[in-house]
Amino acid sequence: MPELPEVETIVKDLRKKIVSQKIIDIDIRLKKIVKNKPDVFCRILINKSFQKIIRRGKYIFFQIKQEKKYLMIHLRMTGQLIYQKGDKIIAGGHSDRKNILEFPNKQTHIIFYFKNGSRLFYNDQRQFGILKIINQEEFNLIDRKQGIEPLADNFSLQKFKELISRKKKNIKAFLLDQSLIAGIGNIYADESLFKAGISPFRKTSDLNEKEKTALYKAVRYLLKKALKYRGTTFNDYRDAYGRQGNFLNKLKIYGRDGKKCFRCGKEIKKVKLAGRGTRYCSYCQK
DNA sequence: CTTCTTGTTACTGA
DNA sequence: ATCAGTAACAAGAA
Repeated sequence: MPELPEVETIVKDLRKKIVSQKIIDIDIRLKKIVKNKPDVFCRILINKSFQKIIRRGKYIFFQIKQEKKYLMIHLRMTGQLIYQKGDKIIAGGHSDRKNILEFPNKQTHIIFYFKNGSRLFYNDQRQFGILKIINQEEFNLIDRKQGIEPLADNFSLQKFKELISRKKKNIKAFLLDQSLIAGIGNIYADESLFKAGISPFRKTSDLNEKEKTALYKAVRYLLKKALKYRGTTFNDYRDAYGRQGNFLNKLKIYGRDGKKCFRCGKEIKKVKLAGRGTRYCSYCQK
């Protein structure tokens, strides 16, 4: 599940590799991923380059040079953007055979070919991701609908308290709401609540000042740390080089239902909340 | 075979 | 207006 740390990792990698590289061809193998007509999509991008790559929440925007347009990509659950230069067809670098990825494979739905011989593969097991060429207006619309960037300098404790105090909704739903805070998904929502010692069943309006502060700190701490570790590979996530993230074994609660809580030793429970699987420790989270 | 998984949107009903 | 819950999307794992 690419959330903010995973998307940011990919964006940082791609900035180094494909900015200013001329696109010479595009292979659309699965049409439904691309939300423009294929010929329009190709006509706009071929013989152009990207001058800037922007992340906003879980969205990626590739600004097309000398056009007031962007290539927008959302990876949803299982989308991957993997860059390979030259003739290389193997990514990964792991000795473990299972982790070696060869491209294109049956999950490769779009391929961008660059003039320098490098390629960018869009892979997506569940095929829910989106690629779309959008104009400035559409960009602005999506930008406006996204909430505050949780790692931005201007996201102060004060602002978090204002935001959370305005709402009367379940705390887990609050954290997952992209129009309030952009970029948190199921993994970092559960991890943040565990770190802050807050039960996922609580309401935003019921949290006291101390709890709000703890949650603010937990969110920032976890997103920063996960970014430092280049994200969490639970199943499908890979960085732009096809490598796994290194945050999986730092997780304290996500995916650990049925196992013992690292803090108190009691069994971690799982419920469905805000439409999502939610793991929590009933002893450590009140 | 069924059930579960996830991000987002759309929809219903309270 | 605000919020909770669910279906839908797809394919694979258990």
